[in-house]
Amino acid sequence: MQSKNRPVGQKRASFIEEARRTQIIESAIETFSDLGYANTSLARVAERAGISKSVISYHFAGKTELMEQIVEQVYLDIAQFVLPRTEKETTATGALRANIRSVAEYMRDHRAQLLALGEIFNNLRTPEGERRYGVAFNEQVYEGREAIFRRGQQTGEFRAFDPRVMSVTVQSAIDGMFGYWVTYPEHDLEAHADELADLFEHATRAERPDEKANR
Amino acid sequence: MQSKNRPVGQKRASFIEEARRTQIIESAIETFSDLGYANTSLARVAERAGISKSVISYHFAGKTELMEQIVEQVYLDIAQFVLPRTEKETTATGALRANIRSVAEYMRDHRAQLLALGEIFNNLRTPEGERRYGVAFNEQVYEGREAIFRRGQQTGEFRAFDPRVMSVTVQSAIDGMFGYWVTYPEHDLEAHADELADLFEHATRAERPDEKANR
Amino acid sequence: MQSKNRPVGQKRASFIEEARRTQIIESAIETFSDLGYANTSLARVAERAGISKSVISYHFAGKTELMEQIVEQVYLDIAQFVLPRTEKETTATGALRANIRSVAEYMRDHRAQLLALGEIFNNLRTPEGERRYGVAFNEQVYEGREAIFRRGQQTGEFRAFDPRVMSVTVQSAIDGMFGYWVTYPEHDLEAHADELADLFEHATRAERPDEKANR
Amino acid sequence: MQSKNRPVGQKRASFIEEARRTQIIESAIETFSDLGYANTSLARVAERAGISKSVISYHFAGKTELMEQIVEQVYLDIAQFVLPRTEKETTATGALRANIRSVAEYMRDHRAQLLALGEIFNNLRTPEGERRYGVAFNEQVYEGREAIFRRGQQTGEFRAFDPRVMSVTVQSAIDGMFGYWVTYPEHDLEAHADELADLFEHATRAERPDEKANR
DNA sequence: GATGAATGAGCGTTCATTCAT
DNA sequence: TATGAATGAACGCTCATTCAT
Repeated sequence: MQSKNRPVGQKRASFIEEARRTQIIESAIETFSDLGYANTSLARVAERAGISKSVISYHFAGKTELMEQIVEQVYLDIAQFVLPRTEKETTATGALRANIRSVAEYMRDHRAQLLALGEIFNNLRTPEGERRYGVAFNEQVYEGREAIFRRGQQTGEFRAFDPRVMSVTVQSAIDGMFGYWVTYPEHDLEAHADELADLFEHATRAERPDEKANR
Repeated sequence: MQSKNRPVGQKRASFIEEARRTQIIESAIETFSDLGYANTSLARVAERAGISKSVISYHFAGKTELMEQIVEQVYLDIAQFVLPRTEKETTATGALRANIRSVAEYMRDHRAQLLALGEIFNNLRTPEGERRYGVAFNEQVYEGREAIFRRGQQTGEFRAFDPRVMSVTVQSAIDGMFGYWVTYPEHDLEAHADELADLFEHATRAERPDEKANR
Repeated sequence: MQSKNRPVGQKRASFIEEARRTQIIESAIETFSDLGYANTSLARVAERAGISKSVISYHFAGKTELMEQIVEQVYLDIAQFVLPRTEKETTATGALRANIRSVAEYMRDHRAQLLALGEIFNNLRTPEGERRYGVAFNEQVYEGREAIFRRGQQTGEFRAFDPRVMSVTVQSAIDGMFGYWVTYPEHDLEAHADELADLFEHATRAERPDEKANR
Repeated sequence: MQSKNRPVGQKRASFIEEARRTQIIESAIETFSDLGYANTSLARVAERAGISKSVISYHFAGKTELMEQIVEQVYLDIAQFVLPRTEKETTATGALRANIRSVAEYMRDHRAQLLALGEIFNNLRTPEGERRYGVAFNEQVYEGREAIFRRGQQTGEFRAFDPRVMSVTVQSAIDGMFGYWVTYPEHDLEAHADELADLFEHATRAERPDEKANR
């Protein structure tokens, strides 16, 4: 098994090894996406990849490692897409809007990856029975978005609100947008994202003094 | 087998029959909630109920019917709790706030039920592989909430926005609140619900004329 | 699974349950005896019993429990046969001779049982890798025989020797007799047992005073 | 593959070839000794040797040949150690004592080898299901020891007894000593060997005329 | 000489379901 | 009304071996 404990100083995984792992991961993503977590077996993944199922065992320590690799890979991929687009914005409002829109843009071309991620996210558990991933795994994402909110509150761009609740809500709204689009593929993802951006712009922006006074 | 297509004229399910079904459903809810979808087998449910597992097969046509009964029952229960609290509000804003708060209140005392519902919702598939429930199953809920939004928009209470997106987002925000609270049980659910109500109040309310003009 | 955690007060295992367990154990004994430890799979045992292999899983918690049951059952059976025949002897020499001869007699009619016992004894390991049974499991047998030797030494019937070494050696000699007979089935088991009895009689009996003096 | 049927005139196995085979055999011995027959796979042996598992397949025709090589090598090693020490004795009693003691001495420094030997001895089977080694494989050892006994009986040093039974019993006693020491490593191996020598000296020596008469 | 890659066979186990009682 | 007994299918995984490089 090349995937772990590779001796120090040894050449990195061979080309063929990397290609197989990639191929298997892609087949697994499709399988999770199409059949769902409970119906995804190594046999089905192998079938889709056109290989013997023991090939999977050869390249991955087990089903768990395969799933963890999927999560890791998809997560990195999303971050690489979304972060630059978010960070180049100067205003907090702009950053939030860019964040939502770029995630939506990513979704459009990575439906299967995000579906697979969700299946694993929602279902994979440790041997002890606790969720392997879970809301807690989003902590990093929450904190990143919280930073935007705090910044906006300090600059006076945003009203007073609980940044954590807002952050959790934005994430939920994005997840909900994805789920809705998956169910209704003809749904206009871009328009939905814009609506969400408007929604959170209104939800976060500073209130006019006289408004505040009237509350 | 007795659960469906009961011949016309036959007495309704006996007391003992109903008691057994209830007991099994409750054990199943606990099991789904504790162990997750993939680790919930009829054997485990039976073990928790302290009965033989073929008793389950006797009272339910199969695992699928058991899960469908859970969904139906929990759904009804939520609706019975939430709808009256929502409908007694007169303003759209009030209705939305009451909606969010009452769901949160329900959550607090029905953690296991909602967890089990989520497990089944996210994972149960038809024999053909499509999701048995899914976003589409929420259609009723969406429409109910959309009605509130449209009313608010007609009365001028709300600004112009896409009622469907807003409805999906409210639902997502509520689901996200639940997931967050499940992960962090010490999290203040009531405060979160109030924050959400504020959030959507800001997100929906009509803009002042001069604001609109400035955009 | 009836085999464990039977609720208190519940009727003991049903007749059919006991019959199945017995049948499976017997098939397993034959399989271990014929094919050896490494070639004995639940599939092979089931095949020999003419049942589906999942029946074994139904009646036993696992392969390990099946093997432990074999050991327990065969052990009890031997003890029930040998102990009475040994204990009715009055002299230590007589007890030793009766012990050896009765074991040999038992062997003759329980070849497969003892072979299976040996396979499991020599190979079964705990999940941590240590032998499940081993020499230490013979402790009881050793102690029983040591008691005979000590008694003989106190009465002056036996010479001075290390009772533990003698006990271990008697057991080894019996095991060796069995192994030899298994390999050469025409070998005269009874004569071998008598030779062993003579051997240990000479090896244990008290030396005459002048012999001792001359050493 | 190189190990057998090397074409005539070809140089003997290269140094590196021999070194690899030796390394693999040693790792295999450790693995059999530590993990037991059933848990010893080529993968585990390779892991311990720090080599790829197909290296084993390259140097040995298969797992079976590897095991046979272990048996052959350990057997030769024991014989080289024990035989000279036994043969230099002039009396039959002395030879027996030397035999037992030298085996015990060998054990002390070759625990793993003897354990591995035992694992293979007890478990390796032909494709037809018969034991590959077994009591019959000891024939040579038995005959060697029988020669000692017959000699002693001819010189009048030993009493009348069945030399084959005595030979089998001596071997069993030695095996038993090893097994006991493996379980209780603090057990005094040398003292045990001396006790055994005494035991068999008493068991074999000629009886005094009056003793015989009294029986 | 050496090995990474692949494979089919078989393993023990869990599963939802059926059926006779 | 209840359940013990049974089962075939499928599961994730390990195995010794083969083969191209």
